[in-house]
Amino acid sequence: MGKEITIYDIASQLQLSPATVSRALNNHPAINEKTKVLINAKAEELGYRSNKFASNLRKQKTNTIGVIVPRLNSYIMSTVIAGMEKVANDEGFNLIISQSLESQRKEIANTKTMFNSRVDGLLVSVAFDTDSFEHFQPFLKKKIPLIFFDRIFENSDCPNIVIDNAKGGYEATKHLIEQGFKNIIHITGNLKRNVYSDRLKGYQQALSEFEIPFKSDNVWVTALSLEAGKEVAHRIKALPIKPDALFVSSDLCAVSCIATLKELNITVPNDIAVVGFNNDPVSQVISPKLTTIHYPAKEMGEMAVKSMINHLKGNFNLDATNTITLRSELIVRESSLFLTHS
Amino acid sequence: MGKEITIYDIASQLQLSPATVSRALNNHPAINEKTKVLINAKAEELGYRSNKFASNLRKQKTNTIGVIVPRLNSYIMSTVIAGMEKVANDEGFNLIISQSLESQRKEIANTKTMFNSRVDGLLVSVAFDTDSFEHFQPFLKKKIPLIFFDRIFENSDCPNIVIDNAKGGYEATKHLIEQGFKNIIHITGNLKRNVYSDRLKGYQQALSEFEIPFKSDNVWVTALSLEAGKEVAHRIKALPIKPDALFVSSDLCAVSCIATLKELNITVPNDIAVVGFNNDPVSQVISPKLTTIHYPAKEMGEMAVKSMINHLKGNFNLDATNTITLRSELIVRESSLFLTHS
DNA sequence: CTGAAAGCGCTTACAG
DNA sequence: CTGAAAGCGCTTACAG
Repeated sequence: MGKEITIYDIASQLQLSPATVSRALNNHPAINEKTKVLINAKAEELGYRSNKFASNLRKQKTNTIGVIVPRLNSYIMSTVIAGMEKVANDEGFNLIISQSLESQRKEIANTKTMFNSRVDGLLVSVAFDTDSFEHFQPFLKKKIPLIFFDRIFENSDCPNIVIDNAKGGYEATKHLIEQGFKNIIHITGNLKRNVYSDRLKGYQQALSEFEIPFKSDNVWVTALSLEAGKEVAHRIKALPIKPDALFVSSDLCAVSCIATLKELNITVPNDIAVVGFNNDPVSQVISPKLTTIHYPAKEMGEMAVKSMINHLKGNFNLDATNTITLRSELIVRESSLFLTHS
Repeated sequence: MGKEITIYDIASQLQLSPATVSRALNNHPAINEKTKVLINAKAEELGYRSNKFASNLRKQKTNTIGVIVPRLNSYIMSTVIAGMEKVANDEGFNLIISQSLESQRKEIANTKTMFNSRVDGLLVSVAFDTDSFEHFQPFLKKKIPLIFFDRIFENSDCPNIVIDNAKGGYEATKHLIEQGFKNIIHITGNLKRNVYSDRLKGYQQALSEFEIPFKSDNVWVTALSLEAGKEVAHRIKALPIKPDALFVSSDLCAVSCIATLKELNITVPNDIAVVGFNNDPVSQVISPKLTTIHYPAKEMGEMAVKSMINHLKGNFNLDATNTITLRSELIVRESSLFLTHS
C-alpha cells in the first residue's frame, strides 16, 4: 500500500539486474523474449507502475505537449481539445492546456509557463490581438517544436494546421449570390487573424467573380460574440438601405443576430439571408436552421497532436510540410434560401 | 542554448552549496535574506528554470491533478474546465484531463491512466452508466484524494461539489405551475445520476406542494442530446393529450426540442411552455428565449481545484466538509411565460 | 545560517 | 543477451 514497487524490487525477486528489467519493460530488442515475459509477468504481479519523473529526468524529455488557445469554452476550441486529448492519451503524452482569453499579455504569460514546464512541443492558436512573435522565440532557440493551428501566426516559418478559410469564405458568399442575394454584409473578427482575413478574401473573390462591387463599408469587424450579434442586428435595423444577406464568421454570433433581428421584425431568410461559420450545434437548433461552413474541429485537434508526436518521435520532419489544410464544407440549411423575397 | 542551467551552476558561480541555492529558491526561512536576493538575481541572470522532474522525483509528489469528465465539448464541462485551468495555472499545478465519453468502460481506463500518472489528486464527474465504485478504490487505498463534482458518486464518502439540483428542479417546476401550467412533462437523463434524480425530486416536490398528482409517465429519460430533443418533440406531437409545459434538464436538448416543435406547428410558449437547465449561451439566442436554471460552471471548476489544492497543501481537511453546494438560480425568460393560452 | 552527502527511480554507454 | 556504474537535478535529515 504505502510502498511503491520499483524496478529494483522486480530485479531482486527475479535475480536480474535493474538494467535488464528497465530494458525489458521498454521492450528493448536486445532482451531475450523469455526474460521479457518473465519480467512483465512479475511487474504485473507486483502492481508495478513506472515512475515518469525518474524516467523523464533521466531521458531529459517530458512527454508533455503544451496547448495555448484563446478560450477553452467555445464550441470549436473545446472540440479541438477533445480531439487532442484523445490522441495524446492514446500515445501516452500529457497535455498542458492554458487559455489566453484573447489577450496577448496573457498569452505571453502562458508561453512562459509552458517554457518553464519544459513542454516537448507547443501547440498554439493565437489571441485576437497578438502581433508579436517574440514570446515564441525561446522555443525556436531551444529547438522546441512549435505548431500553430486554426489561428496561425503568419510568416512564422512554423508548421500550420488550418482549414482553407478563403475557400470557406468564397463558398459561403458564392452560395448567397447564387441564391440571388447581392448586397451581402460580412460580419467578421479581428482582421489580424488569418481565419478572418482569409475568409474576407474569399468573400471578395466571390463578389468579384460575379461582378458585384466590393464595398469596405460592408465588412463589419466585431468580437463575433453573442453581444456582437445583437449589436449587428440593431445596426442593420437602423440602416436606411438594408442588406439582403449576412455572412457571419461565427455561428453563435450569427444565431444571436438572427434572434435579435426577429425581435426587430426582420425575418430570416425572407428579409435577410444568413450564413454562419463552424457548424456549431447551435446552428441546428434554431429556426430557421443556419446555413454554415462545417469546421473539422475534432480532426484538427487530432491532427495537431499526431503531427507533434510524429515530429518528436522523429517519424517525419515537420518543417517539410509547412501547412496542413483540413477539409471544410458548406452545409446548406434554411437560413440562406431564397423564398419570397420582398 | 543547448545547455540547461542547474542549481549547481548558480552555486559554483556564487561560491555557495547547491543545498543553499535550493533552499533560497524555495524561499526557505532559514536562509539569509541577502543570500536569497543574491541567488535569485543570479538565477534570473542565467535564465535558470527549475526542473520539475527532479524535484517531483525527490519529493515524491507530482503537482498534478487528474480530471475525468463525461465529455470535454459540452458548454457546462468546457466552462468547468476553463475555471479549473485558471486556478491550477495560478497555483502552479498541472491538470491531466480525460473524457469518459459517457461510458463506464472508458472511465475505468481513464482512472488507470490517472493512477499510473501518479496524480496527486483526482477530480471526477462520472459517466451516465457508472454504477461501480471499484475503479476508484486504488486511489482511496493509496490515500490519493478523490473529489466528485457535478455528477457525483453517491454514498462514496468522498467530498462532493455540486449545486442543489433538487432546488433547481423545484424552482423550475414551481415557476411553471405558478404560470398556470399543470400538465408538465419532465425530460431528463439517466436517473442513476444525482443531477437528474435530484432534479426529479424537486419536480415531484413542487407538484406535490401544489397538489398536482405525479405521474411517472410524465418523466421521460433520454440522452438529453440534440437528437433527443427532436425525438421528444415528435413524441409530443403524437400524444393525444398534450402537456402544457416541459421541464428539460439540458438547454441544448430543450432548444432542439423547441425548434422541432415549431416545425410541427406547436409553438412555445403559446402551446407548450419550456424551462431548460444550465444557462447555456444557446438559451439566449433562440426565440423565444429560454427560461433556465443558471449553473455556476466556472465557479464549480475553480472551487474543485481550489479545494483539492488546499487539501494537498494540508490547509484544510476535505473529509470534514463532505459536500460543497454552489448557488444556482432560476432565470425567467419568454419560453415559460403564460401568454394567450389556448 | 550554511554545507556534505545520500537518495528519489530510472536509462544508457560501455563492457563482456 | 545481461550487468555494473554513473548520472539526470533536485531536496532534506543531519551536522555544525
